[in-house]
Amino acid sequence: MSKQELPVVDLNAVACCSPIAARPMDADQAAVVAPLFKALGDPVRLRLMSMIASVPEICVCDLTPAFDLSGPTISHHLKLLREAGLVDSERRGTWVWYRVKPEAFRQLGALLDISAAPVAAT
Amino acid sequence: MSKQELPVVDLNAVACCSPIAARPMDADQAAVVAPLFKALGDPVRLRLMSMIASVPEICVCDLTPAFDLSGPTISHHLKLLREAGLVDSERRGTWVWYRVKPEAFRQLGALLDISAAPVAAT
DNA sequence: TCCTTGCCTAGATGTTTATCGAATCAAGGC
DNA sequence: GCCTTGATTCGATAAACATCTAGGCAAGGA
Repeated sequence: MSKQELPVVDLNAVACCSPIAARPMDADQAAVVAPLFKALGDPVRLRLMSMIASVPEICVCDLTPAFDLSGPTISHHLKLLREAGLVDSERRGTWVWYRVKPEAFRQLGALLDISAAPVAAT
Repeated sequence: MSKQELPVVDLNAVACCSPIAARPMDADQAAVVAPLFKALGDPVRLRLMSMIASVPEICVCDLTPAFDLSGPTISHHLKLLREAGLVDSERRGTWVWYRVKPEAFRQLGALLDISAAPVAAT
């Protein structure tokens, strides 16, 4: 399971998109980008993402105890983050380690570049 | 309805938060920030947001025809964007105009600042 | 005053999602 | 080979959500 996930998002397709505020996004772009935001739109996943992004890598065994949730539930949320292309996992021996995928992260930041907006921001 | 919405997000609370990658986000922060991402996590709302952010202001009558959806559905999505604190609306005569709230937008961008990450990005 | 147009609210419905417990798989130690 | 520990998958369930139609309110023109 570590290397190749099945439905992972196409990062090149994401890379194609200009900032949200630069021009009206068409339906195809929106369909590609929205799942990235959706993945971060849950408090549990946002915390997981933050915990993973705050260190070079982290073991699931260190993520799970930070929540009042069952193992399967954490595993489910991690799967969604993987499928969104935001993180990567690798099994090493007994444990599974998670790492952020900086490309996807960068793309999201670029999309929210407000300096691209047509009005100077109040 | 234009000026004061009821459950609008507290932007100061958002402003308090450091980038996702800077340190593990606590549950309270996540509960405040996740709804912002969630609001952008739907393709329709993402396009609406993009259309609104691409111009100084825009009338609902110019938003609705861009979608294959009923008026009430668009209205529903606009309400969610308002409640997330991402946009603002104002009735002027017959029409209702929407505008982006740059503060919220800026906060989201700041949260995704990857330069705060502990690892230099592969 | 009544009608029309623009937008929103209310209520209903089918789908998606967050969560759990049970079962399964993968690695390592006995 | 068998057991233990770590993590995922499976199946079920309750809550949340996207969408629609019907109805209502606000503003402006006849």
